[in-house]
Amino acid sequence: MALEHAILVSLTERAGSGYELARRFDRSIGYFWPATHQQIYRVLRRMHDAGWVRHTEIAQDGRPDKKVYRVSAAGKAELARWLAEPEDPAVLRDGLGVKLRGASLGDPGVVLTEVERHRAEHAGRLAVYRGIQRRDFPEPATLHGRDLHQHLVLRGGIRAEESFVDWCDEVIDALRKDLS
Amino acid sequence: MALEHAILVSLTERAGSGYELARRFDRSIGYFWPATHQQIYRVLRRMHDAGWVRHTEIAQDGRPDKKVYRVSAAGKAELARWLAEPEDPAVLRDGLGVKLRGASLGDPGVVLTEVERHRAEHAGRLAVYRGIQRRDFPEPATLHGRDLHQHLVLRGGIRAEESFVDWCDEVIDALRKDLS
DNA sequence: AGGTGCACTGCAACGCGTTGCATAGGTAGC
DNA sequence: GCTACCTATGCAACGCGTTGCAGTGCACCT
Repeated sequence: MALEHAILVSLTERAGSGYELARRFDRSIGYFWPATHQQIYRVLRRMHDAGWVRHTEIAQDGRPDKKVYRVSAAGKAELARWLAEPEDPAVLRDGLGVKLRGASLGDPGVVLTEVERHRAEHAGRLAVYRGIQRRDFPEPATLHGRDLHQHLVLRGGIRAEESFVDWCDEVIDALRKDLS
Repeated sequence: MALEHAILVSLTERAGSGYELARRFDRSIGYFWPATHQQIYRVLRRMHDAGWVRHTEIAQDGRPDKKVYRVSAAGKAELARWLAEPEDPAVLRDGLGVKLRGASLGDPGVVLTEVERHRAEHAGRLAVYRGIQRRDFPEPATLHGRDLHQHLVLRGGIRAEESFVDWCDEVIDALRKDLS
């Protein structure tokens, strides 16, 4: 998996400029593959050199010109190739786990506060995802094709955040009991 | 969060060589912060230069010499400092989500197979974690301090893998229905 | 009049993570 | 006897991700 392919997916759905792509990554697709505008500009250039995308310069008044990118036939072929290729399952990677594991080497009370903070952050994300679900997928049972796939991805985000929040609650509860 | 701190936690629990650390990262702590021996050797050197660890060379017969590392006072101070510092909540990052989102741009049947493969991988990890739980923490209710923290981290891994497997089942079910 | 924020592109530098390779003796299986 | 894997350390190179910075012009608030 590379950022290239996430961009190809997003650009195939809708053409757009680097800036617009960065905004999209801040919402939807970036919930599962975050990227900054720097990465996106750099990769778009590379993809252009490889012939996977084409751009048309669009002059705007009151705003800087923008380059709207579109996926070429070669880009579509590359996307199909990548989709058929096996992908390495992702690994967990969360510094909070390391902190918790080392809690007794510092102040466990501070680590407890930290877990509470993370819980709040993840609960916030969960609320955002649920909001999107209510707004964009009010009737999940009727979905097919692309809409179904998008909804399933969102479901993945919801499940991951739910389970993280539940874990935080378990940790908070256990740490409080241990500290008292 | 940096690899330095994960190593400090591991080395404080028990001194060890770079190679031994790499083995530990393959098990326990690496389930939440993976690292290869290359990273570990490189970072150990940096930590040594910074005075966070000291090593003693140990000659062995039939085997290469090894350097056993120990955390210095400065290293313990750095660990305490980092533990008290707030940590950015981790973000989800899984190429499978991108693939699912783009499934209709390729062959959705192949993506379904891919989800089944990932499910098997995560179910395997889950089984490993549950095995560790049964073996090392048969009576979770009695735990305190360091053991409690370790068990809670393991619980996090179990919850994450459980929820991922459940999500895969939801996706597999939905994709099958949509394809038939 | 000044500050902040948004839209839009981009460069430069650094560090983390990955991959391939090298060395070297010991053990185990075919 | 050959292959393969384990212990043990390390170099070199590449690419991805992050951070800081730069420039331009409009809109909005104070």
